Formats: sequence, structure tokens, C-alpha cells
Amino acid sequence: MAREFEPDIPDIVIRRLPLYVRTLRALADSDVANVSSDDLADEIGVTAAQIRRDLSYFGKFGKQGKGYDTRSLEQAITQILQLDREWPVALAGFGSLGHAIAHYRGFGPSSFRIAAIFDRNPDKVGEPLGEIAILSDQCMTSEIRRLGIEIGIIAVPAAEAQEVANAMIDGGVQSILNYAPIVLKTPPNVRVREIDPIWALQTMTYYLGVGS
Amino acid sequence: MAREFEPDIPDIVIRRLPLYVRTLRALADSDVANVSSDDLADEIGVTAAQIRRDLSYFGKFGKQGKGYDTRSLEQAITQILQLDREWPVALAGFGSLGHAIAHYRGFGPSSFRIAAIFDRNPDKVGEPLGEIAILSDQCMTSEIRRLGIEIGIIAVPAAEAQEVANAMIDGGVQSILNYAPIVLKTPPNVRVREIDPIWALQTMTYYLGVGS
DNA sequence: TAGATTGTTAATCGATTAACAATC
DNA sequence: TAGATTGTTAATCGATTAACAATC
Repeated sequence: MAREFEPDIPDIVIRRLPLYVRTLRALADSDVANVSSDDLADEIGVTAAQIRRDLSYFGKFGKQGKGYDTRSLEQAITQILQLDREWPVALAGFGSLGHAIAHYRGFGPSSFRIAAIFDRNPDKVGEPLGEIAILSDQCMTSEIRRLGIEIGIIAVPAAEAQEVANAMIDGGVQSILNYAPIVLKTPPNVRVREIDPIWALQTMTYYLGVGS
Repeated sequence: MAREFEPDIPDIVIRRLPLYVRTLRALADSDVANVSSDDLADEIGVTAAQIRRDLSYFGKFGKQGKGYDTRSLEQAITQILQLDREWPVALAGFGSLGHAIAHYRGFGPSSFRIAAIFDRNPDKVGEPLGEIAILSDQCMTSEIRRLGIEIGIIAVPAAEAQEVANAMIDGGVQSILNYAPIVLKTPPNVRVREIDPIWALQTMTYYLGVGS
């Protein structure tokens, strides 16, 4: 049975776990072998109680009086998140945004690898990227299914985003990173996260100006 | 008195408002003159009760039996968010990520304009962007203050991000869009939003695989 | 008027925090 | 052992939802 329907771990807890991994990795890389939930909380900017509560959903990872072994807690959470493997990702849209994503250096050291790129006009977008051909949108569903891809990135204009999402989902995608400024309609087993810098800025202007 | 300390409007409500603006604008542009909270909720993927509750923090915008005038509700929320003006923005980091941000087409029709660009090595990054010179990080605080900039975008490596944030804040920045994968330490009057595609992907792998 | 839909209150739901016994 | 810190429960806090009187 798929974990989408795991009832008792709140999504908001899952969303914090990558932050723990990142922070623990930085600590371990700085040769900090142990942390208490208090120290970790300070580092991250949350409360120690929240960290302990979050971890308790998954097991016992610490030692009373001692705290957590940074490296092994990092590895434990990495496993929980299934980040101890490489995930092939499909990128739709190879305009300027798609190019920037494809060349984004952050993917290198991560668990994600762009394994297929699609564009409505594959001829017009110029060079393929390294070994990855740019394919037509029409191949999307079948190619995603062929490669067993479960993660898609949408970098097409808003007007085309829903159609692209549908094609990805038909191919088996269950996680979508959406750069288009539109709310995608998706079935309940598909998760979408938004990347929208303008939106993010718009949530902060409310607080600006006036006094200071 | 600054609205940072406005006690009674939850930040989570503020974060939803841009979504309402965007959706109302799309409806108005499609010549839909009126919407009920029910229709709007369907469009956005939230509940009608939530929309009515959110709006009630700011006033009365609808008519019983009729719903909301799309255009005027859009404008009302735009005003609440202070999006009816143009905000100059400072961009720190003009590497490949900074370039992509500076050229991002989404800024064009938005309320935001990149007004200053900074890099640690302004000589090495090549061409200035249009009319905007690339200045040294050392000018950041004074130039931000001179231009009255209140919004900053951080696109530098993680190791430099905190220092850059400090310089921005010293210059008067109160809103930061952070592309660096690090938790910034900031005073309580400064708001930070994260843009981190890898993090976003990492919050979804938990649900993948296994069944389907 | 009759029907529809708002604005608002109270009830529910869920997440965070505080506290502390267990124990390393 | 004494001190520190976990894991967990119960209390608190805050956000969402349901319901409905008001009214267009």
C-alpha cells in the first residue's frame, strides 16, 4: 500500500524533514558529532519540542543526556525521505526558465537528475543538453512511462501548464514541481509544490512601508 | 506604527491573498464579472468558508445573493497587499542563478523591478544588465539605503548568504527572497521567504514508490 | 417575493508547546 | 552518582470548517 494514504504522519512534518537533513549534514561536515534537540532547534529556528515531536513519528534516534549523533540522524532521515537513491526527473518547457533549471547547479549534489526534457517545439529550442535529447511534448506520456519517471518539473507558460501536468500524470508522475503561476488540478495521489518568486514577494509587501 | 506588529491578521491569511488576486484577475480578464465564494473556492482549490473568513479580516466586499465583483475585489486585495505600486528590488549575486533571476520574464508585469545588482566580483560577471550597473557587495548597504530599497533577493552561495543578508538589512531591507539553501538569522521585523527547488522536491519523495 | 450567498459566530480539528518521568 | 536530555503525554494555541441569521 502506497504511503500517500499513511494516515498518521502530518504532511507538515514531512516538509520539515529536509531542513533537518540539510542542517545535520552541515553540522556533521563541520565535525560536530553530536547535537541536542536544543542546539539543533537554535540552528534551524524552530523549537526543540517540535524537533523531538517530529522525530517521534518515526522512532527513537537520540540518547538521554547526550542528544543525537549528527551523522546517523542525518542518514536515518535521509532514508525516511527516500533520498538515499537517485530520482530521474522530467522537465517540461525548455525556454529560458527551462534552460536555467536544466543548468541549475543545485541538482548536481542532490538526489535528483534530469533524465528527460520536453518542449512543444523541440526543433526551435536549439542544442540538446549534454546527452539528453529535447523531445516533443507528444512523447511525454510514453517516454515518462518508459523511463519510470515519477517526478516532473513544469516550466511552461501558465496557459499550457495544466495540459502538461495531465500528460505527466498519465505517464505515472506523482510529484510535480510547478513553476507556472497557476493552480494545477490534480488527483489526490499527486502532490504539487509551487515555485513562484513573484508570489513569494507578493506575500511580503503587506508588511512593508508605513512605520519602520 | 508599522504593520509588522498588527496583531490580529494571521500571516497565513496574508500568504493566500496573492492567490486570490491572481485568480480574480484571470477571471476578470475572461470577462467573468462576478464570482461567488463557492466558485472562487473551486477555482483555487480551497473552501468557500476560508475565502469568506479571510476576506472578513479586511472588510465586506460581497453582496448577498450575488457574490463578488471580480474586478473590484481584485483591486481591493491588490491595495491591501500594497501591490498597486512598483517596488524596487536589490539582487545580490550575479552568477548563473542571478542572471536567470535578472532575466526572468515574470518580473515584467509584476509590481517589482530590479533596481540594483550586486556581486562580490563585479568586474568578472561581464556585461551590466541594461541600464543597471553591477556594483560591488561593498556598496550594498549604502546603495540600498540611497535608493530606499526594502526588498532584497539573495542569489549568492550559501556560505555568503548570511553576510549579504546582514548588509541588506543594514541598508533598510525588510523582505528577503532567499535562493540560498540556508536558514538566515534575521531580526523579527525582517521577513524571509525561501525559494529552493531541491528542498521542494525533497518534501515529495517520501510519498513516492512503494505501491502506486 | 423567493433564492442565493454573504459575513460572522461557534464548533471542530490539528498543530505546537510545555512539562516531566524515564534514562543515558 | 548527578546532570543532561530524550520521548511522550497533556495542555494550549491557532486555523479551518460548518452553520445560519442577515440581506441583497
